[in-house]
Amino acid sequence: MKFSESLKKNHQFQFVYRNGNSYANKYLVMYVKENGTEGNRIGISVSRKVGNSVVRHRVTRLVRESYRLHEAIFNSGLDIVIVARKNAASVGFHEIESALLHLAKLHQIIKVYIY
RNA sequence: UAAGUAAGACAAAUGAUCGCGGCCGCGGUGAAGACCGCGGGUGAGGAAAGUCCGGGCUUCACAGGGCAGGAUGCCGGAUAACGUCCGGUGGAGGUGACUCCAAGGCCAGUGCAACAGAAAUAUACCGCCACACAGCUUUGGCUGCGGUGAAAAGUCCGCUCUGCGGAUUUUUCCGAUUAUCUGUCCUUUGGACAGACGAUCUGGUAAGGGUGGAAAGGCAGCUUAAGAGACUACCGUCCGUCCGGUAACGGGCGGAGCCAUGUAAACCCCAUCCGAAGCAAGACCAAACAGAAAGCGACAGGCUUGCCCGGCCUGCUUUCAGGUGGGUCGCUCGACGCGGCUGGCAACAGCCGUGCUAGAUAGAUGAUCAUUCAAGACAUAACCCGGCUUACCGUUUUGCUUACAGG
Repeated sequence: MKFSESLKKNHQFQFVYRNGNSYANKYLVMYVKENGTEGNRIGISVSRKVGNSVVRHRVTRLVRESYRLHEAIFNSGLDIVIVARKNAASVGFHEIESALLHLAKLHQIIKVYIY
């Protein structure tokens, strides 16, 4: 991804959980915290409650792909943690994509194009 | 053709666009580690799963001995090894192809066996039979039953103990049944009802008996009062011997009338095998750093496989404070895949040719669109192999079996 890295360490996740703002909908939970750098850092968390290994990998990929395709319209300088909920295991790409954009809109971190 | 059985193969496909991890090449930036761009090629499974066995590899430990502990369990072979595989033996199931088996030892010892049943490792409760006795008799014989009954007395047991409850024995009473007799009724053999009278001891037996997983080999005969391996034939069991087989075992012959249930996935006995921990193993490089206090102490402490003997080492432990948690290797060429030949019934082994087929490190395979169909199940490598077990939408190949039809 051109502008983004991923969150790797557990303490980075914990920092965002404690200090960031969160919104949730049916499929996802999103935590956002400014990190004071140029780019965004994104972390995706899928617990074992969601499903077995195959299901968790698929959900992770769907979320990452959704972010990647809309990376350009996100604001910069943010740590974003996206947690998948149990319902996310049974839906396709378009539902995940719209859920991600919905949460981003609630956080007001995407550029809204007025045309 | 249908049903079945055994052994395999595949695990949606194709195209376009966007995107990701290694690798190779070229180019650029930079002192370097590296980073960026372009191109090429490559990128999960039959179970990658469960982590249940076995091995390689690594580190630690290891003179040695003993005791524990664990695993396996018909025989032979294969293998690096196995609890796996192959071939056989025995047993069970199936018409069959074929499948299944925790398949050593209860004649070492100990334990357990609910319920049912008269009786559970040994039993006479019923039944059958005999002698005697009693009753009746047509002089042939027939019958001799036993109740969650009542009362009294005795014995034993339990409890909330000067009583209550339970079990059992004896006596008396009551009742039912049966044989005989008498009376009445019904059409007869005969039956129904009412009344009268009488009514047990001893021994033999293991053939039969609603149980049970199991009842002292099975079945038939002979014998007998009734019966019984008491005796006999066949089958089974055990012992001996001969033959075949490497062996498990099989077959023949002879002998023993057969002292005795099941359970060893109960303890246990016997035989064989087993050092521990695991790639977060471990090796190297770089960076950073700071110690302090208390306690124990050579009759101590630590390491030695779980314990002991024995052996080795000399400081050790706790608390508080602080630093690093970055990179490289291990990491994929291997008991490897494919094809052929040879040996072997086979598992497998040897030789020749050929191929290189993920290597991430928070973790890469995805998304969108279109088309097709049988409409897509289970399930994501994490050091590597050999197995086992479990999950699974389906498609398909070959051999064989049974049934039907045709030739």
